[in-house]
Amino acid sequence: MRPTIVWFRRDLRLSDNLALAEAASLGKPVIALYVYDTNEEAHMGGASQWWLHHSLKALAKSLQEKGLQLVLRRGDPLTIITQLQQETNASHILWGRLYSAYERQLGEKLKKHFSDSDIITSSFNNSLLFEPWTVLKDNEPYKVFTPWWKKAISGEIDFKYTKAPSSIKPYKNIASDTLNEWQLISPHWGHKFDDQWTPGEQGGKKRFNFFLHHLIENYAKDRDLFAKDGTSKLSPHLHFGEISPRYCWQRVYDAGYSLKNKGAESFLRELGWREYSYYLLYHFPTLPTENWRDIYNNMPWSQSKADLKAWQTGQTGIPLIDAAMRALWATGWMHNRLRMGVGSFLTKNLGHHWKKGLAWFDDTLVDADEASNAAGWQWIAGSGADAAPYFRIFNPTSQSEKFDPEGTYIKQWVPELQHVPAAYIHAPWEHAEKLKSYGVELGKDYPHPLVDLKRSRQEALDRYAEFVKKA
DNA sequence: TGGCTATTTAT
DNA sequence: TAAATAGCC
Repeated sequence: MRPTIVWFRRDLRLSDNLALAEAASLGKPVIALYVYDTNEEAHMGGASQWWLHHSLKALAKSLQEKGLQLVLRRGDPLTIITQLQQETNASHILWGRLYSAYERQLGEKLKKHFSDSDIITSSFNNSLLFEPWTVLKDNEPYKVFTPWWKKAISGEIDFKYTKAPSSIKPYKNIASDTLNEWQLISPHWGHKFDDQWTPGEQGGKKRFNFFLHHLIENYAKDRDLFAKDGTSKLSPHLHFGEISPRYCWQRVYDAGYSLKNKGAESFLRELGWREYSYYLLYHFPTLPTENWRDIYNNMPWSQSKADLKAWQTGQTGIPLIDAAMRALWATGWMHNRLRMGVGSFLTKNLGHHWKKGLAWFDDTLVDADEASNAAGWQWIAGSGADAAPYFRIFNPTSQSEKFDPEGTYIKQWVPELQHVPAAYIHAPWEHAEKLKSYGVELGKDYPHPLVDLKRSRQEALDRYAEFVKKA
């Protein structure tokens, strides 16, 4: 019997995987394929590659339990899928729907390639709640989150997720690479995440259950407190498709919550922000590379390599910024509010182009996501889809005082300051003399601030205002 | 999903 | 006189 090829991409799971469910329902032997895309994934950052390695390992294991082999191939996806189809005479090629310009192109090419044959190619929505083309205003995409969100959730919401297929007919053994030969894990620092995360569908569900039972109730407040484990931390699981947003949504409702609960609403809204990033990427395919608002196209940006390095390594002399950047390097993850904070600092106070920040996040985040990363950086740089544009500039000192009042988070990641009292820790440069009695000499034990916050803020406002005026 | 500052309002 | 609000960037 002719087999079905299921091409896994960012849907590395068995349940709520519509492509896999469809394959199982056809009753034909199934080939589970993962292609390491050398056009694209070779540029993935080390943290994401680490995650991908473990996620594939977990997927292979889950498939194994169903008697299926995960076929690993490396190269250009279209070439590989075409070859595999010829090798096996497959009758169906099914995959999770793709939303970036490159991915959509892959899907279209694949469909076109087989359009004159009897081979059925079909894509499924495995990663979003809403299809981006279904939520429009006067046939145009929404340009601001809140009206889009209101519209999106105003319709009928039926996010039932599908259970993992109970039985899938396996196809006979076919040649596969081994995961180890792909060498996704850097020998130098690749194991630093081993004890911090559990990639894979089971790890994602476990974290979700923890979130649902312990965190969702107070999520609206706790998610901003940096020292607390108050966020869902589901971003890498969602990015690699180890759990789906539909699954999250339905489980929240099954547990008796809804958009009417504060914590649940806040969480579902965050799923909404992820969703809106994909929405923007779909409607504006150049989002990762071009200013969404083009009025800033000719703005001059800082070329200071030293400033960029200080930001990347957490040596700016602004405790909250340094804590966040060091935490990112050590854990592969950062709070959303801190992503906004360090992004605001880099693009506004230091005057660096958002692409510099985006590139660093791509390199270091375990959840590095083309849609969320691009939408987020453009949003904070003021060139993105936002009702309030350039003048949204975060003050790291007041953010620190508001959301880490005791300085616990700062002390965790900036141990130089561990004996400094809360009153001085948020803006140590204002208390240089007093710090000495707590073992900190500025410029020696901890850097002087890279910039004056007030002045660099004003300079950013002036810089941006000039280009708004010109437009 | 900001912040600053002047102004008004509640004690 | 502190807290809430408005208007601006």
